[in-house]
Amino acid sequence: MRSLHHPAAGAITLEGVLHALSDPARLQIVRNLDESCPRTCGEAGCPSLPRSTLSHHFRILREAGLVRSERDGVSMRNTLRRDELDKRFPGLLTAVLSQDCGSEAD
Amino acid sequence: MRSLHHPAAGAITLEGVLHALSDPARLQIVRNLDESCPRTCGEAGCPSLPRSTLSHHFRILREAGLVRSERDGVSMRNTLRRDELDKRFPGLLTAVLSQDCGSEAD
DNA sequence: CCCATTGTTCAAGAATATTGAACTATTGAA
DNA sequence: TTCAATAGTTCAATATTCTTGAACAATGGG
Repeated sequence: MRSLHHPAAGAITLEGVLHALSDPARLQIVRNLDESCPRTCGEAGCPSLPRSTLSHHFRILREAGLVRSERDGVSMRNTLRRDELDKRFPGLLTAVLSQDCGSEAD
Repeated sequence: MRSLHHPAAGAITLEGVLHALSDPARLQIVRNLDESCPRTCGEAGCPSLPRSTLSHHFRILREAGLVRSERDGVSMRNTLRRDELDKRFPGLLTAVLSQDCGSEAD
């Protein structure tokens, strides 16, 4: 396995972050990581998704700079790059994650 | 031309908004609409894009609930649905649009 | 009515997403 | 060390979405 790619904080793009967060599964993963990191991919909170799909989603999150993945024995330890993201895009992650993602109301 | 579809404020989804904003051209369009609405598609601020591509991007923005498009003579008047979005997702649009979208720094 | 202007729709190729199957890395046991 | 189990990744095939030239539709002026 070649080492997984993590962009430097300064190389994280707004479009990349928004795209990473624009998928329901990935948004769920980020929400879960935000309240109880670190997690393995299996504990991501998407039990119905195949492993290959989950791996794909984690790659998007990783390459967008949202998540850092480190090997921990047989599994991976995934953590939200909260501090770096807050510094790069102040208030963005908080604004997104604080939204009520449930059903619409009005 | 069948009438263009605009979702009700309550039907706007977070994923849809984030996806709409995750494209550089669309983010640019929204930034421009935010500081000087209304605009025609031609005045969107993406002079290098073909008309069909622009039309596609405006459709994404429209169906995500970000933009309202109304015919005004021979052209369209596009406006940001600021108030509705701020009510549906408080602080979200401000957080996204206030980010420095230029080159990275650290 | 004819035509210029502004967008939309269509269609074909390009790019990205989904997922089963095969493969890799690590750990523990025999 | 060798074998097996576990956790993810990579590959390959299909499906969905994106891009854009060309054709079409709607409006307004002469």
